[in-house]
Amino acid sequence: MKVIYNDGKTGECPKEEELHVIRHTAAHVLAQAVKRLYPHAAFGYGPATEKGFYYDIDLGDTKLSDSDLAAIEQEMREIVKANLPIKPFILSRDDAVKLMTERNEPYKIEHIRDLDENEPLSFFEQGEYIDMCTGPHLTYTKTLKAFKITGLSGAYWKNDSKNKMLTRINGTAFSTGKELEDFLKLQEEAERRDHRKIGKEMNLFMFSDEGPGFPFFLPNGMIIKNALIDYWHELHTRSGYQEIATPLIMNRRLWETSGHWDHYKDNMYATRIDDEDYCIKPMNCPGGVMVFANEPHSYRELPMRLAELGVVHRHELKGTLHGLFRVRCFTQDDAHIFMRKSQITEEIAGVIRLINEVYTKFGFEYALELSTRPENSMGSDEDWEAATYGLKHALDQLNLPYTINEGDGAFYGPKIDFHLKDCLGRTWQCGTIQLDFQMPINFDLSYVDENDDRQRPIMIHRVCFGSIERFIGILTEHFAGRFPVWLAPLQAKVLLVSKKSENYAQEITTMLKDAKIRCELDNRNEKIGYMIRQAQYTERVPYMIIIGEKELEDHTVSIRTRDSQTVTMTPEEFLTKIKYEVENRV
RNA sequence: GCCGUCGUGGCUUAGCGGUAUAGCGGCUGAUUCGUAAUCAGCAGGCCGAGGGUUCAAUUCCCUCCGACGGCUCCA
Repeated sequence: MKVIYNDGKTGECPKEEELHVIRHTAAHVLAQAVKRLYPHAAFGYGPATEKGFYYDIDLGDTKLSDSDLAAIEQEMREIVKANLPIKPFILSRDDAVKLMTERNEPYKIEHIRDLDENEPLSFFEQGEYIDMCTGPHLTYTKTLKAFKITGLSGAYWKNDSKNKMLTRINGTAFSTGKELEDFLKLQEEAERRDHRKIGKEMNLFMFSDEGPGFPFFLPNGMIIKNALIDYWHELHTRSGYQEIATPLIMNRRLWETSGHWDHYKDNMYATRIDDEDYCIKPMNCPGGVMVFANEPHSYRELPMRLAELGVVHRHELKGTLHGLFRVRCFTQDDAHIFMRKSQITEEIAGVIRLINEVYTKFGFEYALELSTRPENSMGSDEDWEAATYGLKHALDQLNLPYTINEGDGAFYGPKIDFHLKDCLGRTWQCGTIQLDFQMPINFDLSYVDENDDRQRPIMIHRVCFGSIERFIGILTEHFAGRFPVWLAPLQAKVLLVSKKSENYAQEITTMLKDAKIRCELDNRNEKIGYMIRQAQYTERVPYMIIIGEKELEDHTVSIRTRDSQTVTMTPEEFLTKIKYEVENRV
């Protein structure tokens, strides 16, 4: 693909950069179209992104709505059709400011002032439109073949909520129409898998206006949640964790000691009891710390791994709530590990292995991210350095690749985040491991070492699922509601062809129920196709057991799976198969 | 919290200044019918809440609540 660079030279663009160039050019064409339709528009940033491109625009008092987008897209097509050449030029800083002043582009001027004095200021023009940009770009507008405006939203100038909100127009672009279509199909597939929709269809959970962001688990959802928790208990017992439960509400004093009152107050719910301030816990760590501090400890007890399925409440901004993905109340599969300095690497490695095992179970791939000290944090530089080194060292020892996210750690320590990837290639932050030197200091924790000296333990905070609610949301979308047998709310459904074989169907149902298989009998006077429709596509039952006269005669069962395959076997064979799958969580 | 859109029976939805459609689901009856919808009947809605304009508001205006798409933030 031929592109033009800001020095005026044209050349072949590396394959992996093509999409970026196309989308960047699309952003310019979008801006040009907007400027034609709204001459008073002033432009902020208009970059290419992972999914497409956008342009942030100040439209003054003009309010755009979705219905305006068609006209903008149409104008973009005109610009493409006109096949304008795209030409770069370079200006000195002063001339650049002058040009942008003439063209009423205050945001561009601010942008210029943000740039390094020595940075060359390049511009690209196509027809009457000029934009400051490093390029490269397509050579002619006609080479922009496949694009689409996808939406409209507000966005803060420079992504800072203190700044003015601009209008963001989103779009996407590809090198071919086929790729654009595939992308849109994938979007549709994501919509079909939306856990809010599937959750409603399968009766997994609900929300009420009386508690926005506070999920209700329905009986079916509770089965999934409990199945996950059973699995979690097994893993943690095996891995040397002890389980605790700590109070949901504790005195404000505790939160002042932990640092939450100073660093996390805005997200905390508070209440008054007997004329004193209490807080509803947004995190479980202070509870875990108090359990540790309950009695003196010897170095022989370390590492001490205290696990807690803790229900936390956080006052998230209402605009951020999103199904089970972003709620105000959730269950963390938390654990706090108290240990000696020398145990850091091994403990972190152990946690990583555990989390890896969980994600592998569900077929998720994941990426690791190391987040360092944020601005609003507590503790000494030395401790932060030591903690950050501890995490890095563990990752390096295990030879795991990771990226660094500067300044994104928790207020008490740096963290390793697990970003898992679902079957549609989307990533979700779930597991996290945080190394904390602060909390033990704040609560003056200690243990006695082999020389009878008091030593300060170090803490790990960690979760595997992250939030069980969010994890269930992710599983729902990943499996499109077709949960593996061990998680499925209903594991088998007996579908009766006609009343003639009802006794046999009842017999099969009872056999499965006695074996603790979640099973129901559908003996309604309906056609078999009708019952399959509901069982397979709404309830998403892993196994439909069709019982008619044929099965009664042969003493068999016809097993239909969710991919519409049917096999016949004896009831005993089926029981063995399904029991194996449930017990081994396949 | 901010920008935009939206809010009609369990779900999906039609409609519009004169108190409201239809399908699915539910119930009842008939049908006993082998792998994605058998037929008929019935029930079910203070059209998100409050206020305003009007002879009259589900429909127009305002406020609030909630949802959705983004932004900021995050498990």
